[in-house]
Amino acid sequence: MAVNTQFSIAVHIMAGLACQRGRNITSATLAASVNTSPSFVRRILAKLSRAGLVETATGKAGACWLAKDAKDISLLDLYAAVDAPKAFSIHNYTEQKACPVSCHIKTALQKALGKTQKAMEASLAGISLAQIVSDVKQR
Amino acid sequence: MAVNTQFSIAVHIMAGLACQRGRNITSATLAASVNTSPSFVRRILAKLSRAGLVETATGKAGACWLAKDAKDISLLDLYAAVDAPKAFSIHNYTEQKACPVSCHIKTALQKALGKTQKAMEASLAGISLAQIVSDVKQR
DNA sequence: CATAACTGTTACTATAATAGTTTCAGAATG
DNA sequence: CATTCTGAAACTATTATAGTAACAGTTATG
Repeated sequence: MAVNTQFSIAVHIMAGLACQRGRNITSATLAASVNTSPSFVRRILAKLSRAGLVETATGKAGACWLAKDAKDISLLDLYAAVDAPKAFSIHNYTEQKACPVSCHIKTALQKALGKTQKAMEASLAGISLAQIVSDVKQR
Repeated sequence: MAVNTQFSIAVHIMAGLACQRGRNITSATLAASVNTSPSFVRRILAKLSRAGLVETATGKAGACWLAKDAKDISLLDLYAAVDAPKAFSIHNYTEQKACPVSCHIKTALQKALGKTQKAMEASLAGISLAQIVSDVKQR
């Protein structure tokens, strides 16, 4: 577990908020469900808040709730919000002038992997938070 | 640079082999192009060899070469060969019995992310090593 | 108005994946 | 039989991430 799991935690959090809509939920409540510390939850929550996906209240009756309807939030929104790393990363190295592959592979890779990244994001865009919630409730 | 770059290095290596087809290439030559150690190249090369994508010769005139035509090798083949990590990983946590989200989000996520992973792999399957090589040569 | 309870943020530690190196046994060529 | 390669194992260093702790700022409430 050293890969980035913030995305899936974000989905978990948002599904929780969607299920409990209306009630005031604290980071501690969410942390219990995700099984991590409230602080970590808040860190992710802050990103979601900056992205306009959740709203929060500070102060004593502090809480958080969805900023929009679950139907109008896609997994791509969450992916972008938590700023998860790209699916692929290109190795960096100093170009060997004598070698055409070494000089040009990077551009070729960027082109190819950009396409793949787009395909992935399109798939994420097609899944709404509402669908996830419905899946969760069906069980 | 702590994310997995083996995939892009594998593409680099394979593009090199495709460009120099026929010549006998050693891990040291490839390492110079990628700008890493021959040993690291061999580690990746070994995976590609196990996957049937390259063939190697041991002994003094040791070398390696493509096992198939570049047209018949897709980026998905390379992706599978180096056993790159999945695009998403799901956080693991102990289920909170009282919380339906905590209990069922994992299955819902697996379903959704499985779809996304498939989309990504389909995109990779559509790009051949030959295309990469052609991109590299065009510059 | 004082207290309690929350958020937002920063700073820190621990862990785990990965890159990269070193080393050596085994194999084939000349 | 010496040279030079692969294959593989063992090791270190680096870095992203998870996770924790601490605290200032904010607000509801008695």
